[in-house]
Amino acid sequence: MHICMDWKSITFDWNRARAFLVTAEEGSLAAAARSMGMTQPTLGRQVAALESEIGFDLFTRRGRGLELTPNGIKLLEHVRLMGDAANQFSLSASGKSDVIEGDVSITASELLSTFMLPPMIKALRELEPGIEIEIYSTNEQRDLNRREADIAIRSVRPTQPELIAKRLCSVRGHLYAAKSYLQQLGYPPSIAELNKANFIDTEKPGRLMTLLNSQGFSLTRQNFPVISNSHIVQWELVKQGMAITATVEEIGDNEPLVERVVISNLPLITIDLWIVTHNELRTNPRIRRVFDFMVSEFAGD
Amino acid sequence: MHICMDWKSITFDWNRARAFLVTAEEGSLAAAARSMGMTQPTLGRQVAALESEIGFDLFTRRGRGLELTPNGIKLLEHVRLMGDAANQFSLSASGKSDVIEGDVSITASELLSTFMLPPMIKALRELEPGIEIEIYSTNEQRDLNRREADIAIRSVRPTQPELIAKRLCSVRGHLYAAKSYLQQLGYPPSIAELNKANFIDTEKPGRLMTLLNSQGFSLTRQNFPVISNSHIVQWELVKQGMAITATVEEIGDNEPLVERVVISNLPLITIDLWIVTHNELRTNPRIRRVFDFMVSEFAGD
DNA sequence: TCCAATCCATACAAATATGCATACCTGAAG
DNA sequence: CTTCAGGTATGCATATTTGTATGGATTGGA
Repeated sequence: MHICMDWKSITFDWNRARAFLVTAEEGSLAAAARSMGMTQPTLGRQVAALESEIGFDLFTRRGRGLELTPNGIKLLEHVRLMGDAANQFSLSASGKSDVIEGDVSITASELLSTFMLPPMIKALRELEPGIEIEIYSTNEQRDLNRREADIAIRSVRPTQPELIAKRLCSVRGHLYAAKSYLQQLGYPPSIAELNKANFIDTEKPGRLMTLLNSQGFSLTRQNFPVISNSHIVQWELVKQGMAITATVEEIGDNEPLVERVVISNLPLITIDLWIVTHNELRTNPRIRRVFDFMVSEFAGD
Repeated sequence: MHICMDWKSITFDWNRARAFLVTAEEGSLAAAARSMGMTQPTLGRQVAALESEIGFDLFTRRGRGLELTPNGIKLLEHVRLMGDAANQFSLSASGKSDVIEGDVSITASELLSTFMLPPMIKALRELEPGIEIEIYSTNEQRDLNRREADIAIRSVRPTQPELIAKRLCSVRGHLYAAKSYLQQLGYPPSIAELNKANFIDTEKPGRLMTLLNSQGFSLTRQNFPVISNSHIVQWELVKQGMAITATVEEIGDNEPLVERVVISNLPLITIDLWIVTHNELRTNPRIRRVFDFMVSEFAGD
């Protein structure tokens, strides 16, 4: 501790540094403004004020967006560190609040978000009306460290040590097809008939092809005439008898238009579901409440 | 890089975190306000707003000052990291400015500040009227990492790798006393007579006593009846014939009221002077200008 | 016990920052 | 060449923040 501590270097406007950080990361003032819930002129003036304060430009103004100057690139490293610390501050702070009201955001795959979460959230809201839930439905893995969500439900156990994960349950997956499509193929279809069928995955040489071929199929890219990044779209296509796909029992068995394509006594695949949250959120009562509730709901399956 | 980056945890008001940091470090809103050049109500409201935002108290209000809550202590770690990053940002930023106008702050010991810097600064200002100089006269070592000064002149080489140091010159130190006092002791005084004289240092069992005893003196605490933390005060006492002290030739030889107390042909002590600045400031043109000027001035001695 | 010093909270005026509407610029596509 | 989409800069009314002045509270010492 200093006798007379001097704060010359940190008495600049930290919000201007924040504006610089987000603008640099987002690539334009307008995009930064959108993602922060502010307006473009505000951010523009904050960045301009910072540039004026430090005496040189951080961006070169171009018709389309901004471009970092070499100096801006150097300084960006430092505001990134500020941002990381701010992030940790925010995470830690919300873990120490003892109110059980407020937002909790959950991210899960499209299928989980669409078919499994809604009834659970409904039950939770009846128990805890003070907790508001935000569902990020996405097949991308969101970054809990950046607090893009408070809770994630994933099919892989995260490796980062700052995240805590709990295994929810195992779900069994099978091949499903519309009844109409099965009758078209031959009922029940033989492996030879299935090898001529259409399948759906997110990519052409996808994981489903590899999996099925390891189970005795001999599929090629020709068997995947339609792909979609959205599992919901995939499922709609399956329901309409356009193709076959793999999905979990909880979804496939509850859809009267489709039925299992049985190729063996065993499930095609078994997936472990994990619920994940940030270490710092462990002590946040409302996130804890949602976390524990989700664990108990899935355990009931 | 994320597809859709989310800034939920970063969009809080960073200036409130800054207010929290400085208030916690300084111990009170009033002290924090003083050291930041703001007012106490402003900081009080910023801290209160932050507490309201995160939902719990950071400080317990007490009659005299504030006291961190346990939660506040935890969160302080994170805002400290923000502050460190802000500090680095600021240092790096001023290193990249290419204007040669503005403030440069120099810290040096009281004696150097008083007797050696003024003529040098005068010469510098004539060459570079755009550069304004701020002299921190203190015997404490200021923290260049926190930018309590841009340039320091010290008698020890700093060890931190992020600082750059250059040896200015060696200065020779001798014992000096007022002529009147020497006549009182006996002229020239013998070692036995000097052993009964009064000396001045900053502490009672100080370094000067150790040094002189290693050179044949036999002094005790009784020989240091007056101490002062200020070398200026010490020097005034010496000039008025109250005691003997050690100082450098440049000061002692230029003062007609005093003369050297010669105890050997060699100087009593030889001190290396170093000029130090922060790595990041190496490329700041105006600080560079002052740095180089000081080097050349001292080399002329 | 009283006083002085120090600090925090609040009312109100002034200064500052923000948002909205809009003009302007640039690059890509028809 | 024109249009259009996406972005940046600016004027102006409004909101918010800040500083000043002041009152209230607590501590430490005469």
